[in-house]
Amino acid sequence: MPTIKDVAKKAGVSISTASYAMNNLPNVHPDTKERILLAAKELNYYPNGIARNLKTKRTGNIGVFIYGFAGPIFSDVLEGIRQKLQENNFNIVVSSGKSSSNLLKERQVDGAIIFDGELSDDILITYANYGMPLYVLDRVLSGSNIYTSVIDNEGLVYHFIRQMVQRGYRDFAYLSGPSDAFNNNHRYDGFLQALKDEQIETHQFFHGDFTIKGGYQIGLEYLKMTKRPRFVYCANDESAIGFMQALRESGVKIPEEVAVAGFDNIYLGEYITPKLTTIGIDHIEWGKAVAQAIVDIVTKQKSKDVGHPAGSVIMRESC
Amino acid sequence: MPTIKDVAKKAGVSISTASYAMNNLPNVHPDTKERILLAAKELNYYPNGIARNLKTKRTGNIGVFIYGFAGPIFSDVLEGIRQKLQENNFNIVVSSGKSSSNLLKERQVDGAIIFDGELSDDILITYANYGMPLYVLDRVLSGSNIYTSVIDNEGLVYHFIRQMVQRGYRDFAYLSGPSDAFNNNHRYDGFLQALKDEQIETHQFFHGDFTIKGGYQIGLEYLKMTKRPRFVYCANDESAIGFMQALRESGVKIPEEVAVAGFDNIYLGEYITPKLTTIGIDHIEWGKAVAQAIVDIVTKQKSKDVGHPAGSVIMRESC
DNA sequence: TTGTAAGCGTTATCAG
DNA sequence: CTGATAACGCTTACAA
Repeated sequence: MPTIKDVAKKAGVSISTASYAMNNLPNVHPDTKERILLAAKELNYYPNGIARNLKTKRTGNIGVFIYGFAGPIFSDVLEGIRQKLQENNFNIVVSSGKSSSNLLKERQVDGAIIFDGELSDDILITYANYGMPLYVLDRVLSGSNIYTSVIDNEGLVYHFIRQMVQRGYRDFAYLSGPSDAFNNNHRYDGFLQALKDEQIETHQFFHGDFTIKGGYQIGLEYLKMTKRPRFVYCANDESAIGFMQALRESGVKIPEEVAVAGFDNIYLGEYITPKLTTIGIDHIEWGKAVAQAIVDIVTKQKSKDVGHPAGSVIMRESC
Repeated sequence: MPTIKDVAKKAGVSISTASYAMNNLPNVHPDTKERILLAAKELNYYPNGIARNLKTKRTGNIGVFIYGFAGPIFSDVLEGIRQKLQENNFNIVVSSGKSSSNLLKERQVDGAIIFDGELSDDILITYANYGMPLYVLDRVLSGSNIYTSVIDNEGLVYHFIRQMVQRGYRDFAYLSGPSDAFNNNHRYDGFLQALKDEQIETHQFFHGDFTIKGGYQIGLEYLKMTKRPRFVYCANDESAIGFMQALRESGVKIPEEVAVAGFDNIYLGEYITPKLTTIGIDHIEWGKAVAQAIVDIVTKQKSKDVGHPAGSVIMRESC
């Protein structure tokens, strides 16, 4: 594999001149520059990134560290990030599990976007302190070099539930996610606040786990109840889909007998019957905004606040 | 950010001894080793990967280059790859678009798994020639350092269609994907061969594009036909789902009036009505096998052939 | 405009 | 068992 040394030799110049030419520095004579570029092309030369990175202390990589590859929600965020990083000539490096912390510790990235609860606050704070800018999307965390943008779970659910009360629903249940999940807890807060502000004093509570299977189990429980709530708000779409599946199998009519809604606007929601009403985030735009922000931090040390990503209610058939 | 120099100084040893100790080389005295490790811990030292990579000419990263992040099929393959790489102490680095070729050219990976038609044969062959082992999953390509594992599209579809003929279907249509797509063409070959071997001489053909929307359009066309085929085999699940949606909206009964099947076993297929019969690949195992193979190539220069990934018919309700 | 040489943070060779 | 020192491939003062 050719190195800059080979190019320099072939063009009959020193290594530094070759370097200047290939980095388009203005100080090199057009003729020599041409000779060097030609030699590089003939040798099919491409600079060794590792060596360049060591010298410049920049990698041109932005890490995107996610919890796993299975989740359907991330793909659009990733796509938005990819587009924006590409526009800015940064590489996107998506990783998960132990690799994520390795890449961080080994400084193989110039900054990272975090969407992975498995990466502890501690490790994030440590490396941010060493000068690695981090954008955290799955929790609120502060410290030098740490930036946060999270979904406005509370506000979005709050407004949605109040809207549903306006429509006449008063008998609600909340189908929760894991009790230690950031998103779940804030959605529940919004739910509670809405009921409170509407002077609705009671509601039922189901303890779910964010999965379709979990939602299905709760659907079965629901079917056994004598006093069934009229509106079941689910902490995410997957729970809602599992829940609805159980009801559908027993012939319970949605939304005539029970109204259901979720959160996330996953792909699936549009293809089940009845189509799921949900709250959706503009994931592509969110990804783009966060990517642009971290690029600005890396290149200009200037951060602009991303704030909450835009979200809206997607009214379909389930309520 | 501390370097090995700081550790050495703090422990009162030379840089090389510090390096030996931290790499667990057997030649260093237990006491000094302990002192060094302690100093490293106190300084919160972690080796700079870039520098190590430059010296050792190994990065410990395996690239996984995919076409985009939106596709639902890849996630399980990625998860399988992730698990296996982690077991072997390699980092997974997923990328897409321009970043992929950058990471390859800059030698930021020790090898790569390719699932991205946008990466041309040319560039793959060039870097494989420079010693970068590549596992290609989306086409058949040969050359030194290039390995291939593709779905047995032809065989799987062939057997499925013959099975359907045994069930009594004789009037088939093929709803295709893009005519330049590797998977589509091989699936069509299998389809044709099955009809031929069953002495069925005619079939209809719809020109689709692998998307739900495209399938839906063809569903509309289908509804206008006077002589409707009894079995529509779709080149992938998304087409099948779009196709079925159009029929459902017009009240056409599946499978009573038309039987439908697809390929890929996407998540969605299990949640639509009727549930989609399809052909599925064991993506997790495929990912694991390919990851293990490329690790073996990188570490032992020894390649074991992965062959085709396992696939099977998933009989559900649509035929 | 070009070349010399130092240095990025490691590992590895060799001598002590 | 430990320490100088060269080297990996590049960028960048500084000198010529």
